[in-house]
Amino acid sequence: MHTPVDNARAVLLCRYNGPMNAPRTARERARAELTAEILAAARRQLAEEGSAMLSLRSIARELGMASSAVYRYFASRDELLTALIVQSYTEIGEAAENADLPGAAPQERWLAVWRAVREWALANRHEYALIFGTPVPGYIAPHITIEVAGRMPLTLARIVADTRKDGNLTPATGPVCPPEAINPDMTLLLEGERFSADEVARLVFCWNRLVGIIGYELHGHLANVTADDSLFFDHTARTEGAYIGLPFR
Amino acid sequence: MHTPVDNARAVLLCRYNGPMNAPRTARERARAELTAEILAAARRQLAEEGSAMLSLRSIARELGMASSAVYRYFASRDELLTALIVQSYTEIGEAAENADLPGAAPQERWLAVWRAVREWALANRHEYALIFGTPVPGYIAPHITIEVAGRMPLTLARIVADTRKDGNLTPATGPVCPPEAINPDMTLLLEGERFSADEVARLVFCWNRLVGIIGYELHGHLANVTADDSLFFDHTARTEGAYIGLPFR
DNA sequence: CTTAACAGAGAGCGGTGCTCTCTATTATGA
DNA sequence: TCATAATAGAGAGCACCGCTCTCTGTTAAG
Repeated sequence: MHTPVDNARAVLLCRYNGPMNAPRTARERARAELTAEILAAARRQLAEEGSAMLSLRSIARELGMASSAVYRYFASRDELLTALIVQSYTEIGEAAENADLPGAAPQERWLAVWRAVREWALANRHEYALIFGTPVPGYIAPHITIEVAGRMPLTLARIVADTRKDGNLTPATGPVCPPEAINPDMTLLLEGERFSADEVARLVFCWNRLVGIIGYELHGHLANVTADDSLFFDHTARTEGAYIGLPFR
Repeated sequence: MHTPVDNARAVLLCRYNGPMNAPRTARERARAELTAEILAAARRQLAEEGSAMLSLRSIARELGMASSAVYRYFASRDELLTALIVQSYTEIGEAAENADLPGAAPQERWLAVWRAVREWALANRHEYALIFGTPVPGYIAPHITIEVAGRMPLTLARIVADTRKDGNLTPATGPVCPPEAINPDMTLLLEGERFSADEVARLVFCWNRLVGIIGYELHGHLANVTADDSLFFDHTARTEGAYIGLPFR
């Protein structure tokens, strides 16, 4: 028996983790298609109007079906939002991963990933707000979102790990994070790569800066401060790269 | 003739900029009181349930009046939110200013202000989300919000300016911001104090970090990373303080 | 071929922001 | 003092929203 939850999950996994066992009956095929159509309409509404303006009823109208019928596919608005969140996390993660060129110099890799994330954010500002904005009160992020949320941060961590492996990581400057502040489990972010508490803290700062400075730009907090947002963003990337020990400058 | 806008503004100014010309007629007094009561009820609902759950109708119910009557005082839900935004910006600005002790050592001042902002945020998380979270699509921040939004950032800038005036500012390390990236108007943040483009950029980074790292903590992004949030926050404050040139360590 | 699962439609519930009209009250100026 | 104008509140109503329930027709499975 299919529940809406299962189906949404199936569509997502199918779209992002390769095809599952293909639907065999006509009904299953129609179900998968309609689920995808609903998700596509939702994504369009999200992109154009933002998550606050996204309603199941207008999606139903757009697809020419009764609003109650949509609930056969997504059990609630929250579940539809979850699907969009997973989709967005996956896309931004892929953007980061695809921008990374493991053979290149660490500075180039770092800058390329930062720029790719910003590009995605500028092209998908409502999606960006959905995943990095204020969480809706009462909304609990399902486990599946936590899994996909890590791809972008881990791409940055990988660059640092590779640089250190090549012996090109500059010794840390500035205050060192007290080890008690960091959860020891976090020192194993990547397989076979151990990070010190201070390195974890520095990585957190980098993620925080990347997310935060893009948020500042998107929300207009930089409007009267910067004269050239791209230039300022590159400077931000370089600053954080230097901070974590990449051979910038 | 009073419009709801004028009255909301009057209440705000009265509450935060000292009493205006006192209401003279009984009607004017009743109006000012009811406006304040509505605002108080709204603040309570905001604090308890978050901005998404705030509705004019439930406020009207709570105060025992018809929902349409509330519109005599606030022309729309957005306007009520604006009043709450102004209130929150003012409170966080006052928290920052009151924590600052202009006579003390710059490191102590810096840390005290950072901690005060965090304390306010932890005690008023929905208010914090309202002013630093994702802006509502379509919502245009009125000019009055922009005025009060600057108090907290300027408190930090003042510490830096004072430190430099005393000759205790450490020379900058790390990449220098290209001047073309920064709006020249921003080099005059405080009266009589000029900042270089690089200093403005560093200040922006500090504001961005303060807002961002508290957001990370409030939204649970640090949950599995940090073991001691207060300790980690202090480390954050010190790191940014050292970055901008305060004599930390 | 029977039976169970499923998909869709439609009505309905309680909620929202907001508008409009109507009435009662208050303030003001001749 | 009194007519007039401004104001406050109530209530009905509009168009939405998320979500549930029931009913009907269709598809798949045993």
